[in-house]
Amino acid sequence: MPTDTEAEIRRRLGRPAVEVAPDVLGWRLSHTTTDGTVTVLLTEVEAYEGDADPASHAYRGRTTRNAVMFGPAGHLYCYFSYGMHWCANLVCGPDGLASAVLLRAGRVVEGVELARQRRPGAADRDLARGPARLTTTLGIGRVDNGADLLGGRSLRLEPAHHDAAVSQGPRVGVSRAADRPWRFWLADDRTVSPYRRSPRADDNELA
DNA sequence: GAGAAGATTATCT
DNA sequence: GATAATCTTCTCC
Repeated sequence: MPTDTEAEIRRRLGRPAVEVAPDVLGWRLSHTTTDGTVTVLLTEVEAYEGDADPASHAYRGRTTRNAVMFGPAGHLYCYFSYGMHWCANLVCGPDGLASAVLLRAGRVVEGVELARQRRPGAADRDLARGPARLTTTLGIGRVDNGADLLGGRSLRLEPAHHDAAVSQGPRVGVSRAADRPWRFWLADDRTVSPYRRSPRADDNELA
């Protein structure tokens, strides 16, 4: 396969999240710090389609928190959740549209030793099995919000080919639009997180 | 300015 | 399966 240019990658990411999400499965995300480098192969993602998606942070318009989602594709949107967790999104779609792909799980393919230090006691398959676990393993946090994943220094996203089948299903933990099948994962991969429906989902389906 | 909810995880029964 | 931990952000009064 020919090497993808940065412009080509940005073009692929400039499409709607629902199209980008299955496309980026198998891609590699690396984070280099003074401690070293950890690389994860993405095995599970979810699409969030901006102001057309009641489950998206951007549903009610642009705010200080979600501003990065409205920016150009190829950047990282990090948000703090449940008072203790950081979750990472790959911003996609055209500039001005708040589309993003939540990185839900991955398999550590480089820097396993450093990953184990960051998640003491966790089994290798659990190192990045879940959105908050993935950011912990990669060492991603507040300072990485808005980082450029293609031209940046510490964070780098690289396309990669894979032969696995892709499965599709409803998103995890969302209380609105809970049945939209916008979650994608590599079939039979043991690093994919277990599905849990939000306890509030049914309340909102009735509303 | 107060209150509620949340794209979660670890831990306990 | 149920629940605590923990705090930022947004909504409404």
